[in-house]
Order: sequence, then C-alpha cells, then structure tokens
Amino acid sequence: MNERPLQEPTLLLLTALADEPRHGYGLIQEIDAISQGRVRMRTGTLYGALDRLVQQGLIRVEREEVVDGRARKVYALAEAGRDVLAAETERLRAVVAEAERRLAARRAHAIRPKGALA
Amino acid sequence: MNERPLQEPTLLLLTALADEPRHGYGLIQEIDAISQGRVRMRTGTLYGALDRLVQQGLIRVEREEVVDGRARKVYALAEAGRDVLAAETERLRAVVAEAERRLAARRAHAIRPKGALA
DNA sequence: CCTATATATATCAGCGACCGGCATATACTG
DNA sequence: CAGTATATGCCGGTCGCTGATATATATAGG
Repeated sequence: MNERPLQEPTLLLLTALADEPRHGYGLIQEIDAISQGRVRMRTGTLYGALDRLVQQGLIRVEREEVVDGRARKVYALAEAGRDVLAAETERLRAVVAEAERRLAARRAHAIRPKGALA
Repeated sequence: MNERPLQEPTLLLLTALADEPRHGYGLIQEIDAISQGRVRMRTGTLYGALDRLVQQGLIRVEREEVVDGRARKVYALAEAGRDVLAAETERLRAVVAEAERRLAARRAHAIRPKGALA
C-alpha cells in the first residue's frame, strides 16, 4: 500500500469525485472550475491517474454509457478513496494553518503567540 | 520558472523556515514536530531540495557556523519563497475547503446502512 | 464539402522530485 | 570501543506528472 502524500492532480481528482460520479472529460472541466482555471488537468495525467486509482481501490468504474454517440466511462469515489481524501484534507488543513501562523509570526517580528510550537 | 504545485516535503520545508532560519538537520526535527511525527524527511530529499530551492531563489544560505565541532549551514526563507508559500497555502486552503464541502454534501444525501458510521 | 472546435478516451517517452541506502565526520554515552 | 545523536552529502531507482500524439464522433462556420 502506498501511504505517500497525494500530489495535487490526484487530490483534485478525488475532490472532484467527492460529491457525485463523473466521467474523465467531465473531470477535466470540473477541476478547471474548482481551481478557478488555475489547474488544467492533462489527459496524460488524467487517464493514467484514473487507472492507477482504480488499481489502488480509491475509485471504481461506476458504469459505461454512450451519450450523443460518444462513449463515456463514469468513475465514482470508493470508500477507501473517501477515507484517504478525508485524512488528506485534515492533514493538509493542519499544515496550512501552521504555515500561515508562522508567516504571521514572522511578520510580527518573531513575537510568538501563546502555545506556539517549538 | 517552475510554477508546478509544491509537493509536500517542499511545502513542509518552506513552512519550517517561515518563522526563523534553521539548518538542515534541525529542519528534519522541525518537520517531524510540525507533522506530529507523520513525516520523516529523508536526508536524500532534504539536501537535494535545499540545493534546488536555493537555485530557484526561494531560500538562501543565511550563514555557516560550527557548533560543538560540527559544521552547519543555516538556511533562511527568501522573499520569493515567502510569496510562494503564502500563495500555495491560500490555494491549498481553498482546495481543502472544497473537498470538505463535497464530502459533507455527499454524506447529506447518501443512504446510510443501519449503524454505519463514517 | 471541408475544416475547425468540442467532446471523449488512450498511450508513451521523458522529466524531476522523492525515496532509501550509503558514505563521511564529530561528540557523547555506556 | 561500540552505539547513538548530530550533521552534511551523493546516487541509483521509483513513480506521478507533462506534453505530444493518436483515434473517433458531433456540431458549427465558411
């Protein structure tokens, strides 16, 4: 099992699947929206990542369908993926909070608030 | 210029330098503390990353000193590094908030089996 | 009719950050 | 004198991501 921290494209993929199942191309657009256009998921990243995440059991192929003569694969977040995403966001939230606290502390000329970490 | 999102070891490195300058080995311990022992920065990652970050202008060698007969290089966060860290934390905070919102939204209309807790 | 764009999936070579191991050196403790 | 802590550094290998390329259908514009 791989316990390495998720990279951002993977994190965004799981996030985009957190509320409802989506197909590959839809994920590209969804991630574009989530990140306010700052992240454009490449197809090389996307389809490789989808295969890998299915392999790891974090997502699954919900169904395959044909819309307007074009084939789609719809992916859904699996239970394991939900757990990983929840744990990852909680961990990241702590890191972000710590970074912001340190940046603020530095601006205040190293005056440390009570309870600051070593 | 590299505008790719920071990976976590790099993010933690900049975070650990955000309040005050530190030397390499001290950063390993600091990151261990920040992450509550969950991330153990490897020396292979550390010294390679430090060189790279100096090269990119995100950090700088503040000074070199000898303590107890052991040589140290003390690194400090550069202005560019401060900007990158601030931008990165803000971006990550938005992604984390979005992920948590979606996870909550899913729970709100999901059919939960009896006695099952997330 | 032809071309361009949007939709949609898939593969692959290459890059770069990270990992794990190894090497080197000093100081302290048992 | 061996082991642990401090302290820096190199290097081969792994693996996710990038950018390019390929394939195919539907729609809009010239």
